[in-house]
Amino acid sequence: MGEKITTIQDIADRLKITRSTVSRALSDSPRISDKTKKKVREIAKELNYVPNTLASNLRKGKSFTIAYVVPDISNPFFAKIGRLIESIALKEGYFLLVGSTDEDAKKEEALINNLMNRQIDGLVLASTKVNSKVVKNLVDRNFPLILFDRVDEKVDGNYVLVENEQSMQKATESLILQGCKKLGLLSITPELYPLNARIAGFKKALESNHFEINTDLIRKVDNNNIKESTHAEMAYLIEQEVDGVVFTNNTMASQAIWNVNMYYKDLAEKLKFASFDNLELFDYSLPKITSIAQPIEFIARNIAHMLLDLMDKKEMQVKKLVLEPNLIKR
Amino acid sequence: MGEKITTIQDIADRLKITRSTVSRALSDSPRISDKTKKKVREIAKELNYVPNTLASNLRKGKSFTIAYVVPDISNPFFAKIGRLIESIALKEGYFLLVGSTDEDAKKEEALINNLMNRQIDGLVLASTKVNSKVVKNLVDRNFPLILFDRVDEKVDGNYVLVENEQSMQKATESLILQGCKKLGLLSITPELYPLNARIAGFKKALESNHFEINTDLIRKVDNNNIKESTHAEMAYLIEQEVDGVVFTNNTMASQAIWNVNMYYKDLAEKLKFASFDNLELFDYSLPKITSIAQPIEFIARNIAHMLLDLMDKKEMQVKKLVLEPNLIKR
DNA sequence: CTGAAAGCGCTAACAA
DNA sequence: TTGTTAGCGCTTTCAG
Repeated sequence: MGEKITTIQDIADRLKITRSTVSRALSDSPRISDKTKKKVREIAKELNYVPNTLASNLRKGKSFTIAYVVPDISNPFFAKIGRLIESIALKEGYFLLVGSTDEDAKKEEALINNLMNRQIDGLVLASTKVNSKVVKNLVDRNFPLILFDRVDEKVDGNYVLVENEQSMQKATESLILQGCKKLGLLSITPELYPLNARIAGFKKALESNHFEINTDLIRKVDNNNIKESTHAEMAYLIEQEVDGVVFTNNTMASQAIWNVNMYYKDLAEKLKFASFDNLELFDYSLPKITSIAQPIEFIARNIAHMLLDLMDKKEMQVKKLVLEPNLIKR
Repeated sequence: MGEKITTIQDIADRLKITRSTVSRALSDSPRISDKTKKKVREIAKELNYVPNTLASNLRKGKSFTIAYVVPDISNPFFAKIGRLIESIALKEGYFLLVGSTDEDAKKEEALINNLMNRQIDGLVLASTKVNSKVVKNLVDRNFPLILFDRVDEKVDGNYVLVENEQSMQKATESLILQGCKKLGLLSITPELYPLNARIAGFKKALESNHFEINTDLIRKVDNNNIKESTHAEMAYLIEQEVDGVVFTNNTMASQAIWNVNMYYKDLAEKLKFASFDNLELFDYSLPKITSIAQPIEFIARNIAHMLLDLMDKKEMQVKKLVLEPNLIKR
């Protein structure tokens, strides 16, 4: 409670040397004698010295912090990627500050501004709003930024993403090949990239197989209430007697699997699903589900290394990485 | 690139006033005239002023940051809780710094020290090592700290946890009531709390039902390789012809479900499972699984509010909260 | 090898 | 209502 906090000055006083010497000794500068270093370390330990990184960072003009801003950090996809970035970054001395935007552009903007005030050194962002002003501004200022997941290929700036449209087209076609005659689709924020690209892929599959595109079967799920909304929309599609359903991400797909198992058990063998993103449970769950697996580790590693390079200023040239996801037919 | 960073001084110079006035104007101090505030804000915008929170925090002796240190931030349980704490904390102006320890006590210690250097204002910790020196030290110094999940009830300090032993006993007994005659158990780090308490509950259930305790059926899963290890141990238990398996957390349980569905499909209806933690998929997956659901939102809310109170010094008295989990029989 | 001095950008007592 | 002044704790040139 009433403990005095030890500073570098206290150590200096004790040894009758100056702050600068102590500072150098603690950072193991080659210009300091081993004897001094030893003494400094001893006294530091004795006084329970805790370096104040805030002060050091202010002086250095760097916070050794990177921010990870995504719609929802507890979504397995974002959680896994965050975890991997965290561990790579930590090895280089960077900590990860996380922020969830809840798919809310206003919140995202406020969050980013707040983080910039905190002098973050880099930002990894799955933006809710492609081409937002805040992001453009960062790109223009050449701020170390890696976009992912929610990016349009044409966007300025550095990004890592997976191909959306063709993959979804292939996944949908695989349902058609399995004999589906009437397909529905569920998506959150269908107007936003990359969800809209996935929907475009779905439509292309229908077109090239001469299915009629019934927009009534392309359903929007409320992202503030994914669970209930998915169930309502599934009920609707089932009423319309679809024999296959496509989902634009894993959240809705896993909800729908739950839904079918709980309320439409008899349809579990008949319905065919396809979804962007993969989950382990898709290997055995019913309805059978074809999925598009994003190479999570590869994405995370690339994001982390690209960002570290940018912060090191090793690379100032724009880097765009588009990965091919893996179609898992089931 | 070659842009000069605007400071509060630049704004002051422009308006021929002092830094302090600008500082006060920007923080909307009542002692400043509206006219001045307005002008300051205008110039701030014009010069693209970005406040430097690092400097302000240094001055205030507070970082407005709390750390969330857990074994693995991508584990759904920790991810969800982190997400909830993050949003509550943000409302009070605190950001969340995350760190995963990989169940490695050394890593955890280094991480915590590192975070303390960063002048975090509070820490939420699911420690790998109950009663470690670092944690004791924080408790002694009255540092705002909330322990959870990995805590022994007798530990000093503030914590939120769920009852482990009895819950696991009940879950195990429900398998026995369903007719299981030979039960096995899988656990990571079985020597550490709360896993050991869960195992104790398992054993008590056996004892009170006059089952013999065959320690060979209590298997350890390697936490560096949960997937492979779970599969190996499941193979062993199946070879021993168990008719029920108990898991000390959701990671192993979901792996085992996968395993049975992939390799022992014929056993899916016969085997009975029980697990600490609940997952939605348990509602419909096979083998049937009885689970112990932790009240995640309640846990998170309590952690967040307890920590905020501590940081506010509203509460300096030790708070211990033990929650009763919810047994879901299936 | 060590010291002196300046300052990172901001805030807050104390004055006026 | 505004200014003066000091300093948060640390690093780093420039001297010696």
